[in-house]
Amino acid sequence: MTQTPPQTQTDTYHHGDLRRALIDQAGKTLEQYGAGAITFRGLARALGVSHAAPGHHFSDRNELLSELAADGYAGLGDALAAAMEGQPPNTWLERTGEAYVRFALANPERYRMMFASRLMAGVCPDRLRAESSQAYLLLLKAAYQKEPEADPATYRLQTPELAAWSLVHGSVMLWLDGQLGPELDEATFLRLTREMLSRAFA
Amino acid sequence: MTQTPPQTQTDTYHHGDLRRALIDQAGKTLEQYGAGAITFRGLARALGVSHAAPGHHFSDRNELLSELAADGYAGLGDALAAAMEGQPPNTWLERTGEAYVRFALANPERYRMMFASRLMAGVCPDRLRAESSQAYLLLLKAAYQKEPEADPATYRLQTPELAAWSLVHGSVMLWLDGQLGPELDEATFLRLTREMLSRAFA
DNA sequence: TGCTAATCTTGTCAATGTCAAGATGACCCA
DNA sequence: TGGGTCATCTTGACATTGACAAGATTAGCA
Repeated sequence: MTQTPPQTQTDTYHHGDLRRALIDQAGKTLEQYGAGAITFRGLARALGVSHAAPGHHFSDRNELLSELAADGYAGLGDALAAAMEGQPPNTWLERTGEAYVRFALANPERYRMMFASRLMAGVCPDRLRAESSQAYLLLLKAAYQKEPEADPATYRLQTPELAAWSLVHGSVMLWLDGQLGPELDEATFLRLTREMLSRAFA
Repeated sequence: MTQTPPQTQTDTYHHGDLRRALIDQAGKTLEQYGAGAITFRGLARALGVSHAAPGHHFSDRNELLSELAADGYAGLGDALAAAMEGQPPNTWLERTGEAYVRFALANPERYRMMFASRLMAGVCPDRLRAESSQAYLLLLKAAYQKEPEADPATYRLQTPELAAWSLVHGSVMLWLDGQLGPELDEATFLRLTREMLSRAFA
């Protein structure tokens, strides 16, 4: 797409790439004020466009949130892939586990949204499904220390990868929700998670 | 509380126990249509009272949701206690783990709300804090196969109970969010969870 | 019986998502 | 170069919601 060059946003009737700008602005709002603070009208105000403009790029508020979630899965996938890149396979599980937790702690609201959006959007949008499957494949790769042979749609879930995923996802969610108490600092939490993973797969 | 006897709800100016009725109705709406469908005005319509009546019993929508969450923790606590009642301590972890998962699967939206409400309500209401601490104590009891000695506020989280809690919470959340794929049925999921717990604490 | 406080109603307001109809201008083709 | 077409955006409107204020109703108690 040949777009207009970067410019101040309000000096033209056409915005340039409003869809992208909406997603970016929503991302900022997400981490700063939480998902509940994301509104079509608020985003429109922040970008200097009319209140109904967002509705032309997302059929629904949920569609915008799904896009944020899909971006989250993409970022998580990148982090997981980077953690394994060029490293010996027998360290993949440990490395991806840590990368997973670090991603969640660095993007708490985003992470929460990734796991809240499936049911919010009654039917899961294609891109969200694709990005999350991609990230899931990387988890399988780390758990089995090789490229998964079957495609994720037909893959049958087994105990080991469910345990690994449950451990990191569960501990992260408990942490994000404040269930582990305010006195547990981030460094200690990371250490505990490492210990859990290494003990469970010793 | 001496209340008026059961009666049709709209035949008196005073409802009798509107607060209780609101919580009950919200609970039904919760499991049937999800948390997003709970509105003050909707509940008021369902109970035949004016649209502002709920506002006199809950300062806030979040206060009502917190009450639902607190009820959830109370129910979970009962289920966990019942699972250990009269059983040998070396089976507590396994029994409470299964009871925990069964509770979550039987009350999916309630369970989700229990873990979503802490951050929603900026400051955690007293009753919610109390009920969740109570349930947490039972988890500690099961993990250590004896009554916890310290009070939960000063208790220092250790790897074993974090692992146990993370395993069940994580797998349950993944299941509830549909992340484990539509072809994984409930019975298989329960079996996998049992396997995970027994392997992790063999 | 009458007072007081809890409980509920009516009326209102601002904010939001969503839709419809019209304005604007980017792009393409003759 | 000029005109048409269609995506993009604006304006206007509507129903729904949470929240608040002021007044009506009634329970409970002195």
